[in-house]
Amino acid sequence: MSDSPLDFAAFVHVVVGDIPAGRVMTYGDVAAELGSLGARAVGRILATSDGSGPWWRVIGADGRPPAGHADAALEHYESEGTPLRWIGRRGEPDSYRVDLAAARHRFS
DNA sequence: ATTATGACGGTTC
DNA sequence: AGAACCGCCATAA
Repeated sequence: MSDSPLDFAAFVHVVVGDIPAGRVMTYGDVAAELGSLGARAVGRILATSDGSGPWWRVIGADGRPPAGHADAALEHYESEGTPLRWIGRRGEPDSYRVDLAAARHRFS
């Protein structure tokens, strides 16, 4: 299952699982934690993942939820009280964004 | 080894 | 503001 020191996929899941409820991180941020710039790679891993982890806490750098999953993600955000910023009517596609300025999580 | 792909990111037009 | 373009990186074929 692995031939690297630390599986990229496994590492991604670890970092994602480390994000507190009500907070989020961008794909780029997660990649940065892995010491890489492969934001796309991170997204790819989550996409192929079984969806068991808190995938909704990883969003785009512009505050958009995972492509094609805005609906499912929204339920989690409201459940966790994640700061949202509405840009349109509720129920419409791409009607909200996560308030990155307030919800972005950072490790130290 | 080479090519294509994707829950991305940033710049440029 | 929206669309196009290029760069980055880990997989899959």
